[in-house]
Amino acid sequence: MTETTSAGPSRSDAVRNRRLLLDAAAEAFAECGADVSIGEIAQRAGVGKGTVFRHFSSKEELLAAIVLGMLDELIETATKLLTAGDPGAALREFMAAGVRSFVRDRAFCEVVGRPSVRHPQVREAIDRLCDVVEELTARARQEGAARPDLTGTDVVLLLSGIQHTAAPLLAAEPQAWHRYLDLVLDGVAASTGRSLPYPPPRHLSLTDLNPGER
Amino acid sequence: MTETTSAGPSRSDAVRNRRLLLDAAAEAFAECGADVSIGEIAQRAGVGKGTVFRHFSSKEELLAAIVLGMLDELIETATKLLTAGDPGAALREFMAAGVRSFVRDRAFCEVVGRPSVRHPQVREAIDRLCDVVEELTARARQEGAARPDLTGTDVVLLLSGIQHTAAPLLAAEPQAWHRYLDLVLDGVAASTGRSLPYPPPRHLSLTDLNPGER
DNA sequence: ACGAAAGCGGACCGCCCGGTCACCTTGAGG
DNA sequence: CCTCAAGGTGACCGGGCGGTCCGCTTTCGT
Repeated sequence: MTETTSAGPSRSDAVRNRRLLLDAAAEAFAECGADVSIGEIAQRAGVGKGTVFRHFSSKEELLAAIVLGMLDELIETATKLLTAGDPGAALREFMAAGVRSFVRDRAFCEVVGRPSVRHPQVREAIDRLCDVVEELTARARQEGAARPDLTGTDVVLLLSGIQHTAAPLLAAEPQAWHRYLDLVLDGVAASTGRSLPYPPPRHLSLTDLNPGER
Repeated sequence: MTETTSAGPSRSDAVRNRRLLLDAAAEAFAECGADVSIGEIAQRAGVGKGTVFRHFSSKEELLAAIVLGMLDELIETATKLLTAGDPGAALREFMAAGVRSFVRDRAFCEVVGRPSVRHPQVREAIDRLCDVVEELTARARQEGAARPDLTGTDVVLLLSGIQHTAAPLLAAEPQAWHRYLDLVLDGVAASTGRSLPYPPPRHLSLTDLNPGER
């Protein structure tokens, strides 16, 4: 979607190093979070520090490239689940995949869960994710598998929350997030008459603009 | 509990500066998180950087002093609620107070939600909190106001999760956490027959020791 | 084979951090 | 009022960071 044959370096060693760099950065960011140093990433990739900045103008760009990839994967997962037979099961399956993504990657949590995301492409990707998840949620709502006032943005936000709930247990119980996903899913499907206060905006990226907007 | 008249400096300017320092640090940590610099804190307190280290041997100690205070407040809140008439309402009220604490203080979130808390006194305080919340939860369970497999540690972990769920909305909708607290409370009270997988340990501090322990 | 352009790398820069220290100020007991 | 220890301070240190730059190496079209 972003590029097919146009962008990227042409020399063979450059494309190889770019691949090495992206892989090493993905691994390092996932393990250590967004604060991992460029030096560490370069070392893991087996290249010099200068090479990192030849391929990516700043650390921010490198991080964005990787986070965008993960967001695209999540969007694709959600899109595929739109055509599933059982909307409630589809929503549950998406949320499990989403939490798994958060649990696997510390930097992903930090970027997506950040109050105001800097990089415009990342913001746009999060909005697209919220859109497709809104469809997923709407189908579940219609079937009564999700409470009537639940939005797609709610669901995306909850993914981050579930991961953070289980985070202190991650080292000892890597699968503990299932426990809190199940608990939240009971809240998501709750059929109490009460409706939730403070409805969130449709898109996360609008949250720090004029709140009166639609 | 920790000290009455024994510790602390004796000279009047020293006790005044200590107070100034604690207040400034609490404010700065709350606003900026645990990564705020010592220089910033000293500036807010109107003292020199050296003074900070005269009163607290390291940044870690200063942070721990403040976090300990907040944990003690939460423990006291929970203890008082133990004698309330309605156990279900008491648990809900505690969770609202807990999430409010997390929302108000960035550094508190970071320390309590950290996978392995360094400072032994903080670990011990978190354990005490889990203990008293376990009692609170047990009373709610007995009344059917909480699902039978919910533990006190679960409740404490959920506080952090709820705050992180609402975090991206915090700037635009400071009260948005109520929405997710209500949703989670529906999950907490859910009366589905299914029980949650992966029961957590009683104490968070045991999570990175031998998991076979009791 | 060759030369130029693209790519590589690590020394280097400026910045900011937590923490230290030697020197100066201040306050309380006599 | 005087003394002196307790307390205050900011220059300073070592270290790590993101980012730059220029001399060297590699690739590739011709």
